Formats: sequence, structure tokens, C-alpha cells
Amino acid sequence: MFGYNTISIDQKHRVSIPAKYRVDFLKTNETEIVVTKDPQYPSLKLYKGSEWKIISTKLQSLQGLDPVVRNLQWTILGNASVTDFDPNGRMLILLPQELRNYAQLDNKNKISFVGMGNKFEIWNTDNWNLRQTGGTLATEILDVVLPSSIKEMSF
Amino acid sequence: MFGYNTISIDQKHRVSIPAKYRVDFLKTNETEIVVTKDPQYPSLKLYKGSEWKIISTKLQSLQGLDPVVRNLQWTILGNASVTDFDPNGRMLILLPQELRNYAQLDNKNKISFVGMGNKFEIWNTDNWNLRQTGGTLATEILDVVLPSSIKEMSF
DNA sequence: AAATGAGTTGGTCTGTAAGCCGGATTCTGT
DNA sequence: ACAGAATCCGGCTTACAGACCAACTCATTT
Repeated sequence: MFGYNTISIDQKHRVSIPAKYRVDFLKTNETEIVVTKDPQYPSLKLYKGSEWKIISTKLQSLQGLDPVVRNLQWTILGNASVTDFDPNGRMLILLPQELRNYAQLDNKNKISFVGMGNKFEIWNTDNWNLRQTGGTLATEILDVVLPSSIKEMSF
Repeated sequence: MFGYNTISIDQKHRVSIPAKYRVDFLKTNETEIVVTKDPQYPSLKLYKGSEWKIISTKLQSLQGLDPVVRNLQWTILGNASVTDFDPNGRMLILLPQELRNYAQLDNKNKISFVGMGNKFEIWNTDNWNLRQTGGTLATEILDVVLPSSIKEMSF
């Protein structure tokens, strides 16, 4: 599913996934959704359960003594938050503190939800233009240092 | 199981494993958990009993003439602390002094618990934040010195 | 304008983390 | 060797976060 939406976080830090995406999830018999950090930008990534299985398995299989690899594993695996779908169709997910910090979502009540096919992103609306301009310094460094085995992977 | 949690150590140096991870352990019929030093960073690693069997076997099989290898064996095997699960479901593990020292957990009451799938890590929260923002020189050096037979192993 | 469906908020309730307390065991000093 | 002290360990209790349930409001469509 594609598209840009503005959705809201309530005081309990809950976010409800827009209905049109939900339909897409149900079509493919997904039962869970996973939220984690985007390693490149101050934003969050949402994966369908099935997508997540692939990605996390790949990442775990990478050998862990390389500091760059470990860093990636920490960021992506170490911050993942798995949520099952609401039985009555609704889809409310709770964003953990650490993730809210990372994506700078605190003290906000409106955030950006971006559909990218299999993957979805959650942004602080103010940061969204980072995507356009090229991101943080960390991104550039990461890009240079990253082993090609990882560069080829899709997050 | 994945995710980042802040948990507390009590005055008796006990740590209780968050429930969602516990569930995961029970699902795979694990009966014990092993805590040991992380050879690279001032932090601790938790393994499921089954995972630990594999890792320790691998490590023992390495020939001990290389001083780097012996060092690794000492750090990982020599400090392992095995704990059985609480029969009534609770999962309180006691962190031995040596391990607390190593991970710089004394005089702290909050620590970081990081789930990485099969493995789990325990960090002094202050150090964890450092890891996120950058690396230490020691890590890079370790990476150069390490024989490739070890680099290929995953801890 | 009414009805249906989606988004949002609020309340309740359960499971759990963490503190507390008391008994046991080890350690120390005389 | 014995008594007192200090540390260790298990059970119990409680405050609170998160899951669940439900209602209300807003929007959209016919």
C-alpha cells in the first residue's frame, strides 16, 4: 500500500493504523506488525510479520563480531516491538518510549504515516523533509563503512 | 524475542526477565538461561540453554594455543552463570559480582535489557547510550586482531 | 439528513515489576 | 569455638503500565 497520511498519537502513545492499510494486511493473512528504528533516519519502520521474519533472520545470521554489523543488529533487532492485531479488526499499536525518542515524536499529536508497499514509515512531520534532502551525517558514514553484504539487504 | 527495555536491579543484585521474553522461553521448552561476559563490550550476554550448548561446544573445540583464543575462552566460558527458571513462572536471575563489575552495573538500579532474537544483552544504560552514538577504539582494534576462525563465530 | 464506518478517547482490569520483610546461611572477630 | 553481624535468598504485597473493551464523535456516502 502506498501513500502519505497524517495520523495522531494519543496521550497513551497509541497509534491506529489507517483502515485502508489494514485491509491490505488482512488480505495477506498477516497476524502481527513490527515497529523498529530506521537505521538511517530519525524515523520508524513498520513491517508485516512475514516481512519481519525474513529481515530479522537475515540480520541474525550475520556474524556478530564486526562492530558495524553489531550496531545494525542493535538498532534494528534490539528495538523491535511486536504487536498482534486487535481481534475486532482495529489495529492500535503502542510506540515504546525508546522509539518515540528516536523519531522525535514526543509532545506531538500528529505524525506522518507513509506507505511504501510492503513497508511503512512513521515520521515526525517536521523531519520528513530530511528524507528529501539526504539525511544525517551518520547516514553518509554508515553508507561508506557498510560491508556490501549489508548494503545489498533491504530494510 | 526482540526489543529494548529498562529494568531494575534490586539491592540484592537480582534482575527479573521481562514477561514477554519469558513467554518466548517457555514456548521453546527452555529450562535454563546462561549469563556471561560479552567479549567485546562492557556488557553481558544472556543465552537460552540450548543456544549456550552450541556456543560453548564451538568455543571449547577451538585449539587453545593462540593467546587470543584462550582469552576468549576464559572470558566467555569461565564466567558463565547458569540459572534454572523459577518453578512458579518467575524468572529472577542473580548477577554475580564479577559480571556486575565487568558490565559496570554496581550502584545502578536501572539497566538496559536488549532482545536480539536468540540472544539478549544487559547493559549499563549509560554505556548503552554511548554505543548507540558511536564506537570505542578498542572495538576496532579487537576486530583487527581477531583470527578469522573466531570472527566467523557468532556470540 | 441519516446511516455506516473509521478514528479517537476514556475507563477498567489484569499481570507484572519491584520493593519489602523475615528467615537462613555465611562470615568475622574475639 | 561461639556469638554477633552482615550478607544472601525466597516469599509476599502493592502500585502501575499496558491490554482490552466500549462508547462517542467525526467524516463520508448515498
